[in-house]
Parts: sequence; C-alpha cells; structure tokens
Amino acid sequence: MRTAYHHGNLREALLSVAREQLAANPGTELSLRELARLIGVSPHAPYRHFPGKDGVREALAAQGYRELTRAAEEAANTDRPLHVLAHEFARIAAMEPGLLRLTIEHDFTGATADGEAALARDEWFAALVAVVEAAGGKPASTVYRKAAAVWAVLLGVARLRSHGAVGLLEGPLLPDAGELAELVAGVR
Amino acid sequence: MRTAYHHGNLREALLSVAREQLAANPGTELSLRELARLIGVSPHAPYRHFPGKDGVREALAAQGYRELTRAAEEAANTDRPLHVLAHEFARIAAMEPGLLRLTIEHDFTGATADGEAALARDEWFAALVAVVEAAGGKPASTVYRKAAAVWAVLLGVARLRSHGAVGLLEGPLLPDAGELAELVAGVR
DNA sequence: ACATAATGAATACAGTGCATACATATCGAT
DNA sequence: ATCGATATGTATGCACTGTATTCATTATGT
Repeated sequence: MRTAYHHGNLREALLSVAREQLAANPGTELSLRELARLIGVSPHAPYRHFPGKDGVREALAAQGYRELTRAAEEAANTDRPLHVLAHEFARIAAMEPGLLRLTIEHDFTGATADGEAALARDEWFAALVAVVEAAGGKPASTVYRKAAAVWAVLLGVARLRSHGAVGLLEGPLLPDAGELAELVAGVR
Repeated sequence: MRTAYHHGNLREALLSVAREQLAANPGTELSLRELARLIGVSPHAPYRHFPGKDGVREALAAQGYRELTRAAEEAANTDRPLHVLAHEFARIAAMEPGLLRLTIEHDFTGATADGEAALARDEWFAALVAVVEAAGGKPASTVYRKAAAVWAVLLGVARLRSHGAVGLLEGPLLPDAGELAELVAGVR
C-alpha cells in the first residue's frame, strides 16, 4: 500500500496517541511534534485539527472529565455511591495518572469558561451531585455544598497518593477517600 | 559603575525573580533564559548554581513547603489550630498561586526522595501533625492518619478554589477548608 | 604574589510551537 | 462524470527554549 496522503482520522489518532504518551510517561509534557512523528505525519498537520497545543490539552481534559462522569453515573446506582465513586476515582488515577493530572490542571492553566473542557467539567459536577443525592445523609447543608466538599476530598486524596509514591505516606497512613467522602457529605 | 563581571548573589536572585515570575503569571512555565535575561546575566549562568531547570524547581518547591511549615507553626499556638492553618493555607494560595502549584506538583514530576524539596515536605508534614495534635479531638484514629486527611482536604479545597475562578463553584458553594479539616480530624 | 577555584560569557546544537506558502485528496453541484 | 471549492496534509522557516562545551574574568587561600 502506498502511503495515503490523507490520514483519514488524524484528529482521533492524535488524541489516542496523546493518551498513550500520557500513560507511558505521566508527568511529562506532551509534544505535538512527537505525536505527529509517532503517527507518521508532518509536524504541522495537527494544526488542521486543533488550534494549537492548548487545543489538544483542552480536548484531553474534556475526555478526562467524561471518564469521571461515567464513573459517577455508575456509582450512583449502587448501595454505597460515595464509596464506589471514590474507588472508581482512585482506579482512574492509578490507570491514567497523566490524563487525570492534565484534567485537574487544565482550569488552572488554559481557562476558557465555555470551552469543551469546561462543559465536560460541569457535566461531571452534575453527575457528582447526583451521587451525593443518591448517598442520602443528613440534610445539614445543600447537596451542592456537599458535592463540592466531596470533590475536594477526591482531589486531595488523589494528589496525596501521588505524593505517597515517593515515600512519605505509606498505605495504612493514607486516608480512605470513600470514608472521608461519606464523612464530609454527612453520610453515616 | 562598570558592570561587575560577577553578580555576587546570583543563586538567590534567580530564586527571587523566579518567584516574581510565578506571582506575575501563575500557570505559566518558568524560563531559565528569561530569568537570566531579567537579571542581566548570560543564558548559561544559572547552570553554575543549579543542575538545570528541575533544580530551580526543586529549590522553589522547598521554599513553598517552608512557607506552609511556617504557617503551620504559627497555627499550632492558637486556640483553633486547624481553622487558622486552613486560613493561612488559603492566604498563601491566593498570594502565590504559582508557587503553591509548583510545590504541589513537584513530587508528581521530578521526584527524588531525598532532595531538598522532599525534606522540606517532611518537615511540613511534621508541623501539620503538631497542628492536629494541638487541635485535639477524639482519638478515633492515629494523629498521622488525621493529619493526612487534613492535608488532603487542604489540597482539595485549594485546587477547587482555583477551579472556581473560572466560574462553576461560586463563593457560598465552596466548602470551608477549616470546617472540613476539623470534621475529618474528629474535632468538634 | 600567585596558583587555583568559583563564577560568568560566548558559541553551538537539538528540540519545540507555530506561521506562511504550497500540494493533494475529497466532495458537492451541475 | 466533471470540475471547482474545500479539507487536509507537506515543505520550509523563524523564534524560542534547555543544555553542553569552551573560554574569560574574578575571588580566594596559602
């Protein structure tokens, strides 16, 4: 087969390879040129599908939030929603730490309030609210406040677990995200 | 005055200007060359004082942890240690968001278990443990577990507040780090 | 005073994000 | 089916970055 001039699905190929790169070495910056190289396309080709590097990150952050949303939707139908959500969150953090980091960091760096990532984030928060509602608990506060507190706990524990990888906090010392989430949500 | 060939205090000047840069535009990567340019020294001069860019980040992360340690030591002598600590943490996050971000991210990216930053981080955790002890509370768990939970809450709320800057969670919805900290520590 | 170490400059190279200009494939109206 | 418009990829180039090598200047200890 003589190489096709057009890739055919470059946009998704870029995102796919980008996620592989994030998985292979989390904590490293993506390189657009390297993505193009791996796919076998010219250095400038990605710019036909994204406005630039930040555009790729935006799309990836949206994917990250969608994974979180899916986890929340699954958790909402179980008998201990917050526990299950925390477990799923931890699983994602372990399987795709690079993607989760990029997702979490995204708002801090390239923040546009109406971008794809921001929309995906809002959907994730809505799903999180549903989880908190499903979990029940004392109505000491609004469900939104509870959801925000749960979100904070999930973020904090995830970050702490990546800290722990270099030594300080070993397993038994680490807080259990599920228990903490139930605690701050007023459940149990 | 004819310009001195040797700067005299380049190492500290680099760190100082780096913090200014982080404060001026948080969320942007540092540039060694720009630091050198701002100070008025050759592009390679910083390499006499740091092994490379990661070395500068390491030193900055250590400074960040030391600021947190100082905040914890102040808080330990008050009548509501966790509340005061949370307030100080939030103040640092507001005043120097770039430095705090770099500090928090450091372990994730350039992790050496015995570097300057790792030592500073351990000291911060020790100070945090002291705060939790000062706060008292039910001894349902070890003070280390409580401290880790408090740390997670501080990290999570700080991250959430930087999210909030782009819209989703407005003030009244955001969890109060102090109350959450006391909750997960079993105080009150 | 003078050898030596510490600190800075000059130059160079590979890698990156991105812009402009050009080439080829795809697709819709006729 | 043809043919022009559009989408998608290539070629080339620029400014910037981190870092290595080599050389110049200053500080320092005996």
